[in-house]
Amino acid sequence: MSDALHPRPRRVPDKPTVDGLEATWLVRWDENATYQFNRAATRDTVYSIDTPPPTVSGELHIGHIFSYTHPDVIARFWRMRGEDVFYPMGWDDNGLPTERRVENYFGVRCDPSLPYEEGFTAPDKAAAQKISVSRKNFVELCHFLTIEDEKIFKNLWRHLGISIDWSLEYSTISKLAQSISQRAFLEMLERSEVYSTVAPTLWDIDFRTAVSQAELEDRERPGNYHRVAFARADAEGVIEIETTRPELLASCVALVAHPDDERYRALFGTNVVTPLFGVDVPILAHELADPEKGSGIAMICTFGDTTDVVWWRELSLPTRALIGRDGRFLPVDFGSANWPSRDVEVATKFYAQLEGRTINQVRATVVDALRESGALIGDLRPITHPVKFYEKGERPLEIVTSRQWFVKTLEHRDELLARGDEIAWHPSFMKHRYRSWVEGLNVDWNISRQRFFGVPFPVWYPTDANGEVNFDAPIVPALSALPVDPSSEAPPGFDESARNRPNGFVGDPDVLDTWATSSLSPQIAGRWGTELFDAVFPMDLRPQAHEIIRTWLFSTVVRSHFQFHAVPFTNALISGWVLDPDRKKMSKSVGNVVTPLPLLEQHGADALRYWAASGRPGTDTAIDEAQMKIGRRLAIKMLNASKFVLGRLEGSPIPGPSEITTALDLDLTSLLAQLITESTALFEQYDYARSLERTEAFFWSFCDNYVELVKIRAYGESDDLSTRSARATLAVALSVLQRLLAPILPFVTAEVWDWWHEDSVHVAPWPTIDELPTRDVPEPGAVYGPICDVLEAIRREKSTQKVSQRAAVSICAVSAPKEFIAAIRSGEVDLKAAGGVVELTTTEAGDVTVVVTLDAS
RNA sequence: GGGCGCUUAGCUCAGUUGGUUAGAGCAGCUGAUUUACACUCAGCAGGUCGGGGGUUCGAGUCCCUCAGCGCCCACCA
Repeated sequence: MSDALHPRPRRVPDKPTVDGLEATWLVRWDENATYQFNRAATRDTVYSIDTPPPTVSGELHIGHIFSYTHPDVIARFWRMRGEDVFYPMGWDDNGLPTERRVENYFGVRCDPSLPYEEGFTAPDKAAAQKISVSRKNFVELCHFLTIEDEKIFKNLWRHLGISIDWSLEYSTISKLAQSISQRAFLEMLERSEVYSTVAPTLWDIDFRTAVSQAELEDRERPGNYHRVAFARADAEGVIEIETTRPELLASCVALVAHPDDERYRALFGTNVVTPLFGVDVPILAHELADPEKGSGIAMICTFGDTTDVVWWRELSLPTRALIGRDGRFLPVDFGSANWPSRDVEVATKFYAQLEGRTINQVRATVVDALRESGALIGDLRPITHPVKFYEKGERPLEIVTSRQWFVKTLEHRDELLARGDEIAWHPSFMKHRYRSWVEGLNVDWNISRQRFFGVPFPVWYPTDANGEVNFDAPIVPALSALPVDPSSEAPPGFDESARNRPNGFVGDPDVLDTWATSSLSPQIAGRWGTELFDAVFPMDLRPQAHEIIRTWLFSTVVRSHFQFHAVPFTNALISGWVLDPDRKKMSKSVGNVVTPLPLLEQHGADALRYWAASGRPGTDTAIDEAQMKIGRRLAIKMLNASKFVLGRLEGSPIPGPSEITTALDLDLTSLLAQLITESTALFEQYDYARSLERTEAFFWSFCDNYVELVKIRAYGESDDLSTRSARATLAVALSVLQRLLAPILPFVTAEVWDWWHEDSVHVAPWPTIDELPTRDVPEPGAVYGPICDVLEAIRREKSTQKVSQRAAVSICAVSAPKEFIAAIRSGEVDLKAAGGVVELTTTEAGDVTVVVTLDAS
């Protein structure tokens, strides 16, 4: 223990309080740049964290406190271990959530066909009817609102004492992020890891954009089985199918049954005729047809669900698209080769009632017509079945054919699975979620979104003399020109006047999926292309919630695998959910979302962090104000205990560890060594919760037992050896405990450490056993334990007799084994002082018995 | 349909490779009282460890099985 580590106590307040600590320390940390990353650091000394950039368009909720405390605790640990901790903060502000928030907040909607309006200001209050604005105006509003939202989020993070280096702040819509996102895309294009194609795609008809498999969500919805009869084309009789989507009848391209299904085997290769529309379709065989479902033979439409897409692809069926990008029914030409109706006039006339209508409207009309025609057999059979939704959407997804960019994830599935094994998962079982997701991938990752507030695809396409677009030969910008916006900038070699003209170009109108940019968070935070990146990549830690394993975590692995042939991070720390006090998942629709600021105000940051840190990795944790109160109590206890101990150390230099000579004191330091070793190992394993539990228990025992035992002795003359031993022990124990708790309770530990040190506890060295007297102790606690046992017996007797704990004990008679007696004899002075014992007698015996005789007077 | 996790005191949770009478905090109850702390201190009480079966000298801990809760994944006509 050096003098530098434990200088003389100073400025210990008379009445310490946790109130006001946050305001004080937030300012001091800023002034002293306590958490500043060392830009000169190299990879071998860096501990880097790939902080999750939260979606700022959402509400702040208690989950933010919970899940951001965990990596901060880890960051603080490694910083004290002497690592150069790279702990940036990003905001995920691009994408649909922001657009939706802007639409609702300002009462606007984006219409890309409108011209830009200079000096446009949004109305103060959102009108009932949304105002249409140009794309540029819309994007400006998005920028404006995200900046405001980010201030609110930043305030919470700061208030919580998250030890971020704010000079490393980034946002996913920034020029920097756009450049990196576009560069990464272009490099993938160069390596043929992405491709664009026209394909059936999951489509949200409200947001009018494609979505990816990762953004899908099943929701149980009521539906009906409709039994529909198809007349056989060249024979008598009908084939009955069951469908939940009769509105798609006009898009039917085949019926399908299992190849082994005896009922239909003879029919394979023959045709049936669709009711109402009179189109001949074949009966085909495919393994995916389930004989158990419905009538065992299904109607294939283009497209009712993803199984239809599989059948369509594998059976090489034609495409008869019905549903448009807005969810309304498209025009259809029943006379055409693609739609050969036996009775064009009837089909066309009927379809006229459907064109331009919504799905629900068409369903009602078709069902009525089927019933009238006799093709609808029996009653509808109500069912509840899972329907695919966009996770942020309100109506079921449709499948719409459109041109999209895809990342080739499927053909690299095995490599991606192997990358998952390279990551250390905390807790380890979370790896299963990654594995089952990757194993279940069935389409490539669609990264195009037909939206506005995002990173544009940095490509243009040439047009030929007829104005036809050649999508196979995209024109790309120079990397030095990034970021580019192809919708407002011309490609190299062209003038803006050639836009949308024959022998000219068109800009790609789409933006990248928001995950296609946030999956580059290590590159963005680490400023890919600069020396900084080499110092921080691959990241040491990816902290995140489990529900985004399939999105953020997976997509980051994909990007890193393709770009660097490496994992993007070596550890994944997965946090659980915060549940409401009744252990229900919090959700906006249930209305049980808890906002963090009132709790933060009421209990204090350290208290909320204590609650958060008691939630183990991956474990869902209920909001528990009682737990927050305990955290606050611990912080207050730390203030008072520090004040008391430092009070005992005032007046003369603090003795060093070599002066710890008393048996009890040496034993306490042995226990302390055990605590340090254990706590350090736990932190290294990301088990901050268990470390907290052990340290907390030790701290309370230290206060209630050890400090009580030695408080008299520590008062002695400063040249007395046993006094010096007690003071040295108190000092080293307090120092260690303050530091072990610093990652969890940064405010109160900063305060108490400051009472006797020049530098911040948060850059102080993590405690090691080298600070303690060097001893090899077979059984730590061999002295402290027995002494506490006897002390407890004395306290019990006083409690039973309902007298003050200060009451005197005339005789304390202990009979116990030899070692036990030796232990308490070695601490006799302290035991007598703490217990008010006049006389201690000891007898050797097999069992431990303590007889306490209170002083009758 | 496949997979993962959880089930221990009224509540929230520990219980590390199986080892003596199962732990903590909170709540409850009984007390103490003013030289660190009432946001205190001491003490007491409270559990057949979800059910059943098995392995073992010994099971909260390992195996099988069942049940409940939660979650992830799945081609759900």
